Amino acid sequence: MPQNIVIPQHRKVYEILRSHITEGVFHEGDLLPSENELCTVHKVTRPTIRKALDRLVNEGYIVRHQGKGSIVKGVPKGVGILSLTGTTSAIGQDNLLTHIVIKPEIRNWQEAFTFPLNQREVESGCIYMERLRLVNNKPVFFDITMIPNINLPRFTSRNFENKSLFDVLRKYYQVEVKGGEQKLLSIVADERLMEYFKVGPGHPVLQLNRKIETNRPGFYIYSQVFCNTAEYALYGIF
Amino acid sequence: MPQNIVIPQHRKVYEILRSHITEGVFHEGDLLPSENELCTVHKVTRPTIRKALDRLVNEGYIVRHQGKGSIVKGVPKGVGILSLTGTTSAIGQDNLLTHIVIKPEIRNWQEAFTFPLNQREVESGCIYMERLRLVNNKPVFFDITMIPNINLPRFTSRNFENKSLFDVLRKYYQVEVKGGEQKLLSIVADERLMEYFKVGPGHPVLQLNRKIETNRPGFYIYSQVFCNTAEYALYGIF
DNA sequence: CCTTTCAACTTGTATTTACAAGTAAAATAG
DNA sequence: CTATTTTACTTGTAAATACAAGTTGAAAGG
Repeated sequence: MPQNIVIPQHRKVYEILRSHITEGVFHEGDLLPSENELCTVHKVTRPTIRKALDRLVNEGYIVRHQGKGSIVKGVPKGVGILSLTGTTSAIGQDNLLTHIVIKPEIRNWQEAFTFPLNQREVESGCIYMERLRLVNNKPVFFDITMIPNINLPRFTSRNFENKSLFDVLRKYYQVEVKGGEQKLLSIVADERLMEYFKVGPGHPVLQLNRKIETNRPGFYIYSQVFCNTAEYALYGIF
Repeated sequence: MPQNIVIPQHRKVYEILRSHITEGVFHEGDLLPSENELCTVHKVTRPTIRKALDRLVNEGYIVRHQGKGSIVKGVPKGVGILSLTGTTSAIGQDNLLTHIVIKPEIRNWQEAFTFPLNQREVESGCIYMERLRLVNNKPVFFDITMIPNINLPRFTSRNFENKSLFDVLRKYYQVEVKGGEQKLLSIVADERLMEYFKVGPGHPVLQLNRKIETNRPGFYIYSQVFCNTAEYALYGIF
């Protein structure tokens, strides 16, 4: 049963321009080719090009100025998914080290943090894992991830040491993050967090409960993140 | 010198539909009139209608389904600008009360929270205001807003008791929020926050520093929000 | 009565055409 | 040389048209 998916022209153009920005063909501040130039290059008409550019604007890759052109803004840092920043300067991913506390295992669940589950999710059970993230060898994040065990063959035997969880889901299971909701609160560290973060009693910790939507209808990823923001604040764009 | 601003048709349609959703003409799950119906009602063509609907989709007011129609999703809770949710159930805006601690006044500034300012911003000075937000008569938010004093006639004399700051900026000054960046951290309440939130020492508080982009190039709004998340967590979608 | 087919909707994609409005650099007038 | 105007670009808005593709309910068939 071949998928036989037809990808619209405006999406193709979007993907090409997007990859050109993320892969460094265009740099911050560069002027994109004009809309008419893009028309001739990609053999489509202006509304089609403009639809692709509209999406790039929405996602923060470019800005447009009437009379001037489309200016590359760079690769958006967050898009809702928070990344971290130091108080001094930006931190490359190189300094981020992941330690797996509990390897992915099948568990029963009744709810996912504060989010209610539907019957299908409860019956399927979940894949549970805990990770501790170190920035410059200091523990900053502790996160718990719960994924409904639905149509994810051999998931628990995969290696997550270096790969991002979302990269694995996208590459091997065609699961893509489309959006989600999150609740943020400030708490004081309990004993477990005091141990993980190596902090004393009364230390404030940021807690995130997230329900992440995917392109699979009804398939959500749940995650709970604790963050020691004493040195590194959570950073996000929107 | 009359401003003589021409508002595009697609924007007018967007504003109308948006207000109809926010003001309860359409409810969650309702089907919007079809694109062709909207064409005849607003006397424009389909591309114009579609542009308005595109924006509503992007902002999360509606979802569209090919063959079915446009379905109202409701008023987006977050869109980057976090709103709050109770631990028990959703809270209507009715229960939100705003108390103005410091009315908008002109001040000098050198930096905006952790964000650096450019020379033009420093020279212009800022409009400074402090507000305390109460949910069910309990203080939950304390926020400081700093806006560069550039081309905002009569701003300090406006009444913000009931209106949202951003509504005023959009309606009277054509300033629209386009995005921004934020830093989140968890702190313990200082004396001022202990007093405002009526909490004891060592109480954890969520702190947000935000730099908000607008459609005016180079015009940013800076805000610092403190949130007592003991009862109400910050809630956002992405 | 149930299933299949079809017709009448819906939104999605794409082209063509036209003009408005902002920008910047070249051409022109002083 | 300088200030102004013009010109040639850029993106922004809008219409008219066409067909593709998904959904739904009514009509036709068994």
